[in-house]
Amino acid sequence: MGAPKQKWTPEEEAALKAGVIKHGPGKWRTILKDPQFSGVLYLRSNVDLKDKWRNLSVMANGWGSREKARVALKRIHPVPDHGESSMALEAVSSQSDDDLVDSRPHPPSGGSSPNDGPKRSIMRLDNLIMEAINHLREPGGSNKNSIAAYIESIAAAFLALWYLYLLASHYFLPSSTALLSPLVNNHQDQYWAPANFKRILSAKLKHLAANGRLVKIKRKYKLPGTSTLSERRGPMEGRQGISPRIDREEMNNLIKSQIDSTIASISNMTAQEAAAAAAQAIAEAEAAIAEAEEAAREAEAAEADAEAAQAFAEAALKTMKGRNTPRVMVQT
DNA sequence: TTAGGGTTACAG
DNA sequence: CTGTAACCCTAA
Repeated sequence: MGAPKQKWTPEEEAALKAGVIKHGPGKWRTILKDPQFSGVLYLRSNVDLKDKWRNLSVMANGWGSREKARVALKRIHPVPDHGESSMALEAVSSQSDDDLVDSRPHPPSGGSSPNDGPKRSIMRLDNLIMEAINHLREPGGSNKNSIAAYIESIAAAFLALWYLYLLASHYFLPSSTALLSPLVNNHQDQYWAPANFKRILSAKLKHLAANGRLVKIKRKYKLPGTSTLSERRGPMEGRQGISPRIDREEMNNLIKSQIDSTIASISNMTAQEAAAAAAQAIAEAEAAIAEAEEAAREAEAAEADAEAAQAFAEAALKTMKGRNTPRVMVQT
């Protein structure tokens, strides 16, 4: 009777990963106490979790160190390295014919994107603004705060979704989770700090009004062809119905539950399923990021970051248009 | 409690 | 025998 090594089951591993995703690496005790995971990990100690995580990380390091680091660092750090869209999922592509992969054709950064020229970047926030005004449909137009609230809601949602994408991709790169989650958080805070955003928005609105793309009446903005608007609708409709004003807290809860349920579903995916989902997610995030980077490159210093975030939101918007509800099945 | 170095069990 | 995964020890 020595000490029978107790090998980690896939379930335990999944729970650990999910726990790290939810609480962050290093919060071993917290993960262990979380009722969501305690059922699976009840016979592991916090030290066990730590060690296992270390093993996983080591494994990930040896696995695809080159493409891993790139995905992780690419954003935020506009390194003068723009490899074309080299994605890190070869290991997966062999068998990703499941229902999980959307059938939507999707040009990540391949040839079909005509690279609409510099003008493109100046359009991004504009489009969001148009979208906002159009969606709000307030008689007499919408004021800046309404527009800001709408855009911020959308942006927060998409940032969250982007985050989810990262989670999915991390599933295979545990060691980069520690690196990324703070990045994403900082990203969010930094770019979407209300003050900064309001400033940008004001400038844009002013510019649009001057251009005649918007009509300013009193303190409200409306679209020129106000009477016959096309039947466009907000992207998030049908699943939550984002109200024009949604307070921070509510939004956070929404995001949080979204994350929770997504974690739950991810936890129960098989490797192949998760891989397929991750591949898709990465491709989409890649597309969004690529656009954001392109924008950032041409934007100027002060506005660059905010512009990039705007670009991201817009790109994400576009990307997500085709896919309504993010497939998220809740289960315990 | 955690991070990190070290040790033991086990598979190939 | 060698590498890896689980487990142990200890400073902070």
